[in-house]
Amino acid sequence: MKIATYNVNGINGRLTVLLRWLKEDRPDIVCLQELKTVDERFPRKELRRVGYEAVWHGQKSWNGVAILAKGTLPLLTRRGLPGDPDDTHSRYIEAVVDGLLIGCLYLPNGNPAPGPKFDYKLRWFQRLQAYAAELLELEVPALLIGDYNVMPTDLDVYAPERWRDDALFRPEVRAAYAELVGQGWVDAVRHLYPEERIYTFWKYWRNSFERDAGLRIDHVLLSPAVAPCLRSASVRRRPRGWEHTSDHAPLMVELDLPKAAGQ
DNA sequence: ATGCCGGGTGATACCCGA
Repeated sequence: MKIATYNVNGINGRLTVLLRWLKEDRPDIVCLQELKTVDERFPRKELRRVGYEAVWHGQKSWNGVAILAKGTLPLLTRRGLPGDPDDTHSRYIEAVVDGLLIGCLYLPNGNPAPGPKFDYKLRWFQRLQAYAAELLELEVPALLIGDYNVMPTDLDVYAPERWRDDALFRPEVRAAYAELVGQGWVDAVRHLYPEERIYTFWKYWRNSFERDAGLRIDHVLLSPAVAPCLRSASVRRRPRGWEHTSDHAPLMVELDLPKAAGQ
């Protein structure tokens, strides 16, 4: 079972890239972020043509998340993160696929910090922590996957000193991520590669990708019920080198699930 | 070593992302 997360940076503008990558890697489940489109313009037909069913939560111009599943319709369990009825951003969608509870999230960027956007980011993180704790209590195989907009440690930044005051790296945000993981979640990439520099994002300018001046901000967190099934994790760097591509690369994990999972 | 690049909106300059 291959599960991936990919911040596409505009699903319609990057559809060629997305479809090409889906054909190459054939993930079973995909969490997408930054759709940047209203629900009506989600490319359902084009995805179906290459074998994927989908649920999505769009928004005009910004944000937007979706879950794709190969050959099966994800069973939608939630649209929007609980805890604030006034939150209008489309940043969370959740579905069950093959007995796995998949939470797909796009955590706020939070810049500039300090400021109202940074406050929103911290509040959103608190809501995520509260909800993640509820998921753990269910003791089901669950995954919280997406663009967290957090580099958890110095190892996750090409030049930590330059990012100290950034909203993606401030101590409050790293502490929030550590606290979330501390609930009992397993950061798939760090678990398998405790000391390697692994990035999922590179800026468009200054040849960041070619210089490998990147950040690790996309993460796959596994609940204790599914963590023992983790077999591999890898950043799919190839699509990042294509024309008109996203500034993120897909991150993919492979699970070796027992046949009885979810039944 | 900085939104320097890049998309969306809607019409041209600003908002947003990281």
